[in-house]
Amino acid sequence: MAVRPAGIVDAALGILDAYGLADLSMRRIADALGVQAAAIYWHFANKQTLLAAVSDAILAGQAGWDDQLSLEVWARDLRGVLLAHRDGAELVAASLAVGLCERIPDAGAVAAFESHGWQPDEAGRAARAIVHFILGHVIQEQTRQNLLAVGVLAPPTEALDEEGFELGLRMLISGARAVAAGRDSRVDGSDGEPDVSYAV
Amino acid sequence: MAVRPAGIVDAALGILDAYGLADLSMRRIADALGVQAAAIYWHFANKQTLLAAVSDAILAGQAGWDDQLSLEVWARDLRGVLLAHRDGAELVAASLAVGLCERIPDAGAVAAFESHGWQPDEAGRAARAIVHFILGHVIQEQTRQNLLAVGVLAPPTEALDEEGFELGLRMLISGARAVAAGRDSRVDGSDGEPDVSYAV
DNA sequence: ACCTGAACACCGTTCAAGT
DNA sequence: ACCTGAACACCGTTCAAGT
Repeated sequence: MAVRPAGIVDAALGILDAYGLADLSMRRIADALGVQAAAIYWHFANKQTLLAAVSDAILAGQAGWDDQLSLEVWARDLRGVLLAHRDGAELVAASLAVGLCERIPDAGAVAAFESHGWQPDEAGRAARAIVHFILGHVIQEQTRQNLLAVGVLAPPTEALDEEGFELGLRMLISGARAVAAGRDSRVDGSDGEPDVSYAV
Repeated sequence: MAVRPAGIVDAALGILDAYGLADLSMRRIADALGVQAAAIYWHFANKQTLLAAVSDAILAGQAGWDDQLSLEVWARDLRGVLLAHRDGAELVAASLAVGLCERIPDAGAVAAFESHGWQPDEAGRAARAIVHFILGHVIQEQTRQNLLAVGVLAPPTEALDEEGFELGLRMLISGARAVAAGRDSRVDGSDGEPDVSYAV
């Protein structure tokens, strides 16, 4: 009968989808399992650690990295994975910030940049920039979904914003190409003038 | 003697800077004012509304938009304003998400894009992409600052990440130029092939 | 090993009643 | 008009004690 960590994570995911992050309390999770809240502390050190495990479960839906994949497909997949669970982006962002996640969503983007010749440091920074955008954008979308569900925001306002996502993505990715091109032209020993001006 | 809304916001900012967002409770704010927690509800409908007012106070430090300003200067100013108060980015992000802020930090960037000929819709989307990146990046920096202060993260890890910020900013801004260039070349009636490929 | 019962120190919010 | 006192319905977490 023993409650297992995986079962606790599943119960938490169920409550998340049904009631949202604000109602995801230790007592509610325990109730869903037919157990006392204190029992969860035998399996998880604290709520943050449990939430990190839930984040990992959400990110487990991410497609594995593949050299064939484009950065855009990878980014759209991450957005989809976050959208698949209510408040998914906010939960993952919080867990990521405190650094308790095992799965790092950046990994695929880092590999993509490195496979195009970026140094590890810069690849990490570029990947994180994209992840920040995706998390922020999806948090906005899911907040709107919640407000629509409660009725404080009324149609025809749409929660999802595909165009906004695609534009931000295009900016980041073609911007990355410009940055790389500027760096290469300098390394190649051209005129020394960067061929990319950063003023908009 | 009456406690005034501005005084409540000031007290909240003081507690935010001294103890962080997690300790910013209605009871603590009331204590700092020598008043009961319930008294605050005469001046603010609820905690969210008060936090939105605090966010507005933080964003009041933003430099006004000026045609002379570059997008980069504007973005660095926003980062500075958020960094000026403990957990400033997280607080502003939360208030912005629920849509209770009076001040919208995007405004300057929207004006910048529009002054370069962008349509209002696209200018808004591009500006929001940049704001999402800035908020996400600064939240990460301030989370690190908190972890360093508590000692769970140890030096030589640095909380601030200027390089990461500058790279992300460069990607977004030169990416915006590329997007605009691609759109113009299409409008101009060139070969119809976009001159910007989106694969990295 | 795994869970309960009960407590501790908090929360946001409401509302009658005071001044 | 503005605030208090007291309550309501919650939190996360700890820990002795049970099985």
